[in-house]
Amino acid sequence: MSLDRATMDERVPRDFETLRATILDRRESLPKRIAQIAAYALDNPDDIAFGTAASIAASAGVQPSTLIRFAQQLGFDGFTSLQQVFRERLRERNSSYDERLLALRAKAEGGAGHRAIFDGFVAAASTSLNDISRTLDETHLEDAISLLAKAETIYVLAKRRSYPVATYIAYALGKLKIRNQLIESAAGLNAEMIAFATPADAVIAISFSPYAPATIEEARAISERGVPIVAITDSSFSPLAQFARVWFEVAEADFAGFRSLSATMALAMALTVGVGEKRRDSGRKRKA
Amino acid sequence: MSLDRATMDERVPRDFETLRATILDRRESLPKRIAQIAAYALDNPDDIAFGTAASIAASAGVQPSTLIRFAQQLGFDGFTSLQQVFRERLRERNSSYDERLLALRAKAEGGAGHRAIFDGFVAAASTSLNDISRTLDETHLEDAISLLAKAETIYVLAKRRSYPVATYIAYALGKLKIRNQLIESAAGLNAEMIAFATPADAVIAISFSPYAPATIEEARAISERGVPIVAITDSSFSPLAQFARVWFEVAEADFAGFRSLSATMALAMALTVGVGEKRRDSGRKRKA
DNA sequence: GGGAATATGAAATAATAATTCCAATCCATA
DNA sequence: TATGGATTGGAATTATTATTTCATATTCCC
Repeated sequence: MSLDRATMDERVPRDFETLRATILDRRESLPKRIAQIAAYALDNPDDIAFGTAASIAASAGVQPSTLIRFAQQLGFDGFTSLQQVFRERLRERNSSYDERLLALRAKAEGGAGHRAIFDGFVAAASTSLNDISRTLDETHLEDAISLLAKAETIYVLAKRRSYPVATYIAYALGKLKIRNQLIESAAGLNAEMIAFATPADAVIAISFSPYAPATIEEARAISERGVPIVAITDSSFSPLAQFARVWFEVAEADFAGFRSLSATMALAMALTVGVGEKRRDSGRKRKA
Repeated sequence: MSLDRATMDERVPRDFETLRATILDRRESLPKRIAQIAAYALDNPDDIAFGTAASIAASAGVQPSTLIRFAQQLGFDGFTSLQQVFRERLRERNSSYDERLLALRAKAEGGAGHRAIFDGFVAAASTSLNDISRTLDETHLEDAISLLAKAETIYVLAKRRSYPVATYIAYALGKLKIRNQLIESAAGLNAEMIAFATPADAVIAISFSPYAPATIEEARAISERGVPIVAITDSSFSPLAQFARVWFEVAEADFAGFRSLSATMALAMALTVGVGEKRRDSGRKRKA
C-alpha cells in the first residue's frame, strides 16, 4: 500500500539494450512530449550521452523538465542516471573498428578462456575482410567474372584448407543452375575428370601456402589443356599464379594456427553471384 | 609584444590524434604533475571524456587545478574544451564502424557493378561477425567444448549450405589429431556410419532454415542412440535444437540470397581449437 | 460540456562542477 | 646555501547545470 513506484515497479534498465526495449515497449502509452524525447533519445543516443539537459531538451524541442520526467518515468531518479546508461554504451561499444579489433585481439591473446579463442577467430575474420575490402582489384574481378561467365562448365579445384570454399562455390553455382564440377580427390579419378575439360570451360582454383601439391599438379595439367584458370591465392610467388589467366591475392589473418576463410569466402561468393548475374543479363540481351 | 599565448602559440589541437601527437611530443618538457595527468589522459581517454574535473583529477592523483593547467598548457582555455576533443573522438569512433557498414551496404544495394556484389558479401560477413560477437553465450561455449572434449570420436553432421563448415571442422580436427568422422552422404552409407556412434562419442551438427531433411533425420537417429549433440542453428524453433544437448543460435546476414558463413565458421573454429586445448590440458593433468 | 487527472512550460532554486587565487613547496642556479 | 622562478595544493569563487515548483494547458471520462 505504501510501496512507491521505485520500489514496486520494474527494475531500472541498467544497460542500453534493455532501456531501448523498455522504451519501445511503452512507446504507445507515453504522453506526447515524453514520446518526443524518447524518440529523440533512441535516434541520437550520442547526444544524450554528451549533452546537458538543457541542450538536449532544446535539440529535441522540449523543456528540460520534460527530459527529467522522461527519465523518472523509466525509473531513474533523474536525468543524470539516465545519462549514465547512454555513456556506458559508448564506453562498451568500444568501437572504432580498429580499436575494437585491437581489443578483441588483446582479449584473445591475453585471456585464457575459450571465449578468448572465439574472439581471436572473430578478430582474424574481421581483419581479413577489412584487408580484402581495401585491396581487391576491381578490374581483376570484372575479368574473372567475364571469363567464368563464358565457360560451359566451371571446374572448382581446391584441397585441404581451401576445400570448404570449393564446396560452397559448388553449392552456390548449383543453386544458380550453373554447370559446375568439383574436382574431388576421394575416388582418385581426378586425372580423368580433368581430361574432360576443354578450353571452352574454366577453372576456379584456390590454394594457399603451403600449397597442396595435388592442387598445383592438377592446375598445371588443366592449364596445359588450354583451360583458363581463375586463381585465388596468397602471393604473387604462388605456383598457382603462373598458371592463372586472372588471379587474386588474398591475405587471410590467422589465429591459433588456423587461417580465416572469411575473405576468400566473400570473394568466392562475389565471383559466383557475379557470374550468375552476368549470365542472366547476357541471356536477356540475346533474347532481346 | 602584446601577443598573448593563444594568439602566438601553435593552433589548439582540434582532434584527438593531433592532441595525442602534441602530448607525446612535449612529454619530456612537462612538469611532473602535468606529465602525470598527460599520461593518464592518453591511457584513459574514456575517463577524460566522461568524468568531471574532480573525479579525473582524483583518479590520476592530482589536483583539479593541475588538470586545468594541463589543458591550458595545450592551448585550450580550460578543461571543458579539452574534454570536447575526447568526446568528439568517441562520437566519431562509434559512427565509423556502423557508417562503414552502412556505406558498404548502400553501395552494394545501390551500385550495379560487380564490386557492389562483393561489397555486399563483405558487409554481410562483417555484420554476422559483429552480431555473434555480441550475442554468443559463453557458458554454452564452455559446455559444448567440455562435452566434445570427452568424446572418443567427434561426428560432424551438415549438408548443403552448412557443408563447407563441416569440411573445415573435419580438416581442423584432423590437424589437431582429434578423431573425427564427417557424415557424408555421397555413398549413401550414412545410416551405417551413424550406427557406429556410441554415447561415448559426440556430434557437431549444423543446419539452418530451411533445414536439410537428411540432417534432421540423422540427428534424430543419432540422438536416439544416446550420443550427445552440439548444434549450431538459427533459432530456438529449429528442429535441431530439440535433439541437442547444447545449441548455439547464430544469425547470419545474407546477401543476394546467400547467407554468410563467417559467424558460423568462427564459432566452429573456436569449438574445434577449444577442444584441442582442453584435451592438451587434461592430458597434462593426468600425467602430472 | 464540466471536472478531475494528467501533462506541459517556464522560471526559481539547489546542486554540482569548473575555474581562480594565493600560499606553500620545489628546484635550479649563482 | 640563499634567491628567484616555476610548480603545486587546497580552498574560495564563479559558472554551469540539474532539479523542483507552480501556474497553465490539455486530455479523458462521466
